[in-house]
Amino acid sequence: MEKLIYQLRKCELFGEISEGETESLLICLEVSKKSFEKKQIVFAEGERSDSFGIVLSGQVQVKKIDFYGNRNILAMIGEGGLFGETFAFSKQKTLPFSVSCANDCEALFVDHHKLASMCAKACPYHNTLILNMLGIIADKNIFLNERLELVAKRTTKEKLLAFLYAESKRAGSSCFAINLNRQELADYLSVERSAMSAEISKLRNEGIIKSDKNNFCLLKKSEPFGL
Amino acid sequence: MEKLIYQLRKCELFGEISEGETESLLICLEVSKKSFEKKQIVFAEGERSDSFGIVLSGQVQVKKIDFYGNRNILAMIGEGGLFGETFAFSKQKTLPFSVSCANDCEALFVDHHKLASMCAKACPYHNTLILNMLGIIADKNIFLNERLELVAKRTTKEKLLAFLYAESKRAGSSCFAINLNRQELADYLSVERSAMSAEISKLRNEGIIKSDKNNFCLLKKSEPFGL
DNA sequence: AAATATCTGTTGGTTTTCCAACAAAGGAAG
DNA sequence: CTTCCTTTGTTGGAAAACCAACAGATATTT
Repeated sequence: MEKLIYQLRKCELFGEISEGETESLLICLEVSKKSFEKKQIVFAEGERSDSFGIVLSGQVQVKKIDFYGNRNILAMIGEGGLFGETFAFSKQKTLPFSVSCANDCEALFVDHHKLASMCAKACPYHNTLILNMLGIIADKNIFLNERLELVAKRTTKEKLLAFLYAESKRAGSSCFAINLNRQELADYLSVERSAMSAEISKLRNEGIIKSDKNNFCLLKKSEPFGL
Repeated sequence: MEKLIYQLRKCELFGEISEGETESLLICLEVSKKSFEKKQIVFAEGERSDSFGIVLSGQVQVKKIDFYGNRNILAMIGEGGLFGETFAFSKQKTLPFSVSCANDCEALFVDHHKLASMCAKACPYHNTLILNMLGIIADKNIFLNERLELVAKRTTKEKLLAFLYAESKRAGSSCFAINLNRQELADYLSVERSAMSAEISKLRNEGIIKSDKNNFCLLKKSEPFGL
């Protein structure tokens, strides 16, 4: 329990709630913790789930394979992140995507009926919990907007540069490592792997980036890279 | 006021709240109503807004022009729909897109501080209002996921068919009209207009669809059209 | 009604992506 | 170390998208 509370400090859902209060909330919510191995499926597409998950360790990927066989990586969720939470508060209850583990990971599952029914009780933290959830979903909304903007770009080059620029910004440095392999990156950008590899080489030859395996450096920092 | 209450019946935000209660809420929230002409800008990109909008009549479009000059239409919001609401509950406060009118329209503006600060008061409808907002944002989240899936498709044909199929489903009929002109549709699908026009002709010649101006019919209903 | 502006479909030429195949590099397992 | 498997980069041909330009249709203005 100690460890769990510690892990949850990264989770916004329990923001503004003390550790002691969090502990009693967890009991009240009857949460359950599960461990998964790399590549294991947490939620399968089309499944109906009564609970959403919180990543405690490792990283999960939200994926969808479309009719034409193209795999799309919709999001990567790291420690403290939520997945499947949208369906706790929407009418739609079947998952339109699958969630699987990028590496060995642990997740905490919360039944959303419990979370919602808490509203009826006069629980002192309930209000904070709901507002936190609102903030999380709102932020995910913004993330999806940015994601949409990225995928809407017309060429592989534009997508790559926009992605690298965003990663650089996130890392706070012009040099950074990414945690996707080439195929995953292609699926994230919705482009073809080999063409993307070729484009990376081209950008390197043109002196726009430096790259070695999963390490990238953006040169020519003055350029806005489309952002 | 009568009319306003009537118009708001389509708005989920006031779901489960009686008309009388809605009326007092509106006063409490100090909402303001504004009218706009076709093509007029409601929110400009980069703006900081303290309020979100509810479409009372007409339709607004959420757009973004990227670095390369491509216009992307992110969403169309009809009567009863909300726009800019995400920023009421997120840390990010500047709008990453602009909102403009597809035709003459009216919108109601709600200051999100007022909505949030109501939480402090013991207002009887506040809880319902917040949960409604949660549902709306969650649904928008799902919409964005679907949108992402659409834009991630690789070819103009796939995008078109997915779009038409979704519209058909929404209309509840294999024949339906769309409220976007060709350029707008292209911007919505993130493709090039002329290529898209050509693709529409091709689909028509192949007997997959029937189309005349903004009216479309999906033939060959047995095909899943990638969905 | 005439003139003007906007929207739509069509068509070449160019660029880019997609696809399939393969070879080199790296890791994991025996 | 060797073998097997996965990942990555490269390349050439096919397909598709992009772009610009234009003409016919439709809408709007004068």
